[in-house]
Amino acid sequence: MTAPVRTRFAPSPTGYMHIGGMRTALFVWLWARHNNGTFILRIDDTDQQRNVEAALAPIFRAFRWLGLNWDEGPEVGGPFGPYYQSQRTHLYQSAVDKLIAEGKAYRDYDTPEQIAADRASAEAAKQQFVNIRRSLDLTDAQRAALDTEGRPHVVRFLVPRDQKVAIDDAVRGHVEWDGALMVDPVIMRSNGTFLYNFATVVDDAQMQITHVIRAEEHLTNTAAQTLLHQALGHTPPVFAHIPFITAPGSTKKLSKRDIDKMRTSPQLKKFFERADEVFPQLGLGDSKTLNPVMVEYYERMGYLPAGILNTLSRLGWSLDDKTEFLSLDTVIQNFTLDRIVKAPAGLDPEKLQSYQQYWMNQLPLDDKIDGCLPYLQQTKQVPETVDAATRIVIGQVIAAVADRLRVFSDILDYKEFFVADQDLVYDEKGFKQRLADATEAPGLLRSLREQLLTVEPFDSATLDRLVHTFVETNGIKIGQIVHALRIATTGRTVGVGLFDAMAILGRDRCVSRIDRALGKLG
RNA sequence: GGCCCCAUCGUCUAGAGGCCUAGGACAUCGGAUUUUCAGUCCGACGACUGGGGUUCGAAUCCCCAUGGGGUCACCA
Repeated sequence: MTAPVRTRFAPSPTGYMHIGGMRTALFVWLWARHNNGTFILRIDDTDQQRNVEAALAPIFRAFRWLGLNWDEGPEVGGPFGPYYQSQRTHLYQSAVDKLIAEGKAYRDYDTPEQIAADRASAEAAKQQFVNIRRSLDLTDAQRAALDTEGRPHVVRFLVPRDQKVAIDDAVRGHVEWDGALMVDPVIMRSNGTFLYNFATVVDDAQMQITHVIRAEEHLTNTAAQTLLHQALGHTPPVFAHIPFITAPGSTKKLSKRDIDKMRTSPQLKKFFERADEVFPQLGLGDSKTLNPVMVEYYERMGYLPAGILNTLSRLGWSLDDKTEFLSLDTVIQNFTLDRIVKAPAGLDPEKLQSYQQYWMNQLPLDDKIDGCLPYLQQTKQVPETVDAATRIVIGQVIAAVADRLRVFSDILDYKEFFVADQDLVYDEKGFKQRLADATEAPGLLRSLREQLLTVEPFDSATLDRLVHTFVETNGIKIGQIVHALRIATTGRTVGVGLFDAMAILGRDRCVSRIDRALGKLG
C-alpha cells in the first residue's frame, strides 16, 4: 500500500508566468492527476516586499486558462495551510529550534567579510571552499556576550561531513554527493527570516509531499535538502528533476533576461513581430509588455489551451514513437516519470504552431466564433452585443478563412469583411499593379460589374461559374480579371477564396466597392 | 575552477543488445492541386560526438576523452 501521491508547484510572485515554469507545473500536475493524487500550489514569497497579490494574479490566470486546477493552495485552502510561505514562519522557527537543540544546526557569528576572506584564501590555495566552523567552538558565555554586543548571526545547518548523500532520482537515477565538500547552508538569515532551501523542506514534509518534481537547476540543492529532511526526522520525498527548456536555437536555459536576443532570433522573430501587430490593436501594449516567454502572450494572442498543453507535454516527454497530437486526458492517462527525457529541450515555435493549428482545426465553428468574437469587439469591428445576423456573418467569414485561422487573433487580418465600403483600405502596390497599371483590367471589371448586378443567386458557386464563363466569352485568362476583382472588392491581394469573399460581402457591397475602386482610377 | 547533470536528423523525439540498411513529427527542398495566400497530397534531404572495451552481435552496457549545461548567496 503506497501513500496517495501529493505533488506541489511552488512559484514565487514574479508578476508573470514563465512558459518554462508552466511546463514544469504541467508535469507536476500531470503526475498528481495520473495517480488520482493531490496537486498543491504553494507560494514561495519568503523574501517579499512586493505586492504579492498583483504579482500572483498572472500566475493564477495562467493555471486557470490552461485548466490546471489545484486541490490545495491559495483561494481554495486545504488541510495543510496556510499556503503562503510568508505565513508559515512559525513552522520554520520551531524546526530551526529543534535542529539547534539537537546540535544539528548552529548559530554562526562569522561576518560576511570573514567568510569572503575564507573563500578567497581557499581559492588562492586552489582548495575547494567549505566554511570554517569557528562558531562551533564558542561557549555559551561567549555566545551570550556576542549577543549582548549586538553581533548578528545566521543559523547554519551542520552538514555531516563524514557522509555521502544519495538520492534515487525518478528521472536521473542514482545521484550522490560528498558531504565533505559541502558548505553548511544558511537556513536562517541574520534578520530572522528563512531561506528557500530550508522552508521548502519544512513545507514539503509538513504538506506530506510524496514527489518533488522540479526543474533540473535544483538538483544541486537536493543534497542539502535531503540531509535536512533526514535531520528533521522525515523520509525525503521522491525527487524527479526534469530538464529545463532552452531558448530556441540555444542550449541555454530559456530566460526572460535574454529576451532581447530572442527578439532577433530567426525562430522567435515572427512571434515578436506578430505581437507588435496584434497587441496594440487590443490595447495590450506590444512585444515589450507581452512576449513569448510569458504564458499570457499565448492566451492574449488567441492560442488554444490544447495547443499549448500539447506543445508543453511533448517537450521532454513522449507517449511513443509516433503520437504527436495528444489531448490532456490522453496525457494524464499515459504520463509517467520514466518517460521523461533527460536532456534539455528547446522550445520550437514552428512546432508549437503546428500543434496549435491541429487543435484549432478540431474546433467546431461555433467555438471558433466565440474565440474570435472578443477580438472583433475589442477592435470595434462588431458591436459589444452581437445580433444573430452578425454572428452568422462572422461564422461565414471564419468558415471561409478556414485553416488560415491558426490563432483567434488571426481574425484581425480580415477586416475587409467588417469595414464599411467607403472606409475600405486598398493595398497600394496591389491596386497599382492589378488595376491602375493593368490596361485591360478596368474595362473588364466594368463589364463584369454589369453581370454582377443581375446574377442569381449571389453565392460562391454561381459567381465562380459566372467568372469562368466571362473569361471564356472574352477570350482572356482568368488571371486578368480575378486579381482586379479581388483588389477591388477586398482591397487586398491575398485572402480567402475570392468567390467566398464576394458571396459573404453580398451583391450591393461588391458592386459598391467595385465602383469606388473604378472611381479612384479617375 | 570544484561538484553535479546531459549527449540520436537543423529542432522535438522513438529506440531499454539482434525487429535499426535507425522510426515518427516540425522545419527545409522538390512535385501535384489552385484566382491569391494558406492548406492538402506525394516525394526528397537529413542523425547515433570520438576512442577504447564487454559481447557471436552495441545507438543501446562499461571506461576514458570531447562538447554542452546546471550549480557553487544571509536569491528562489
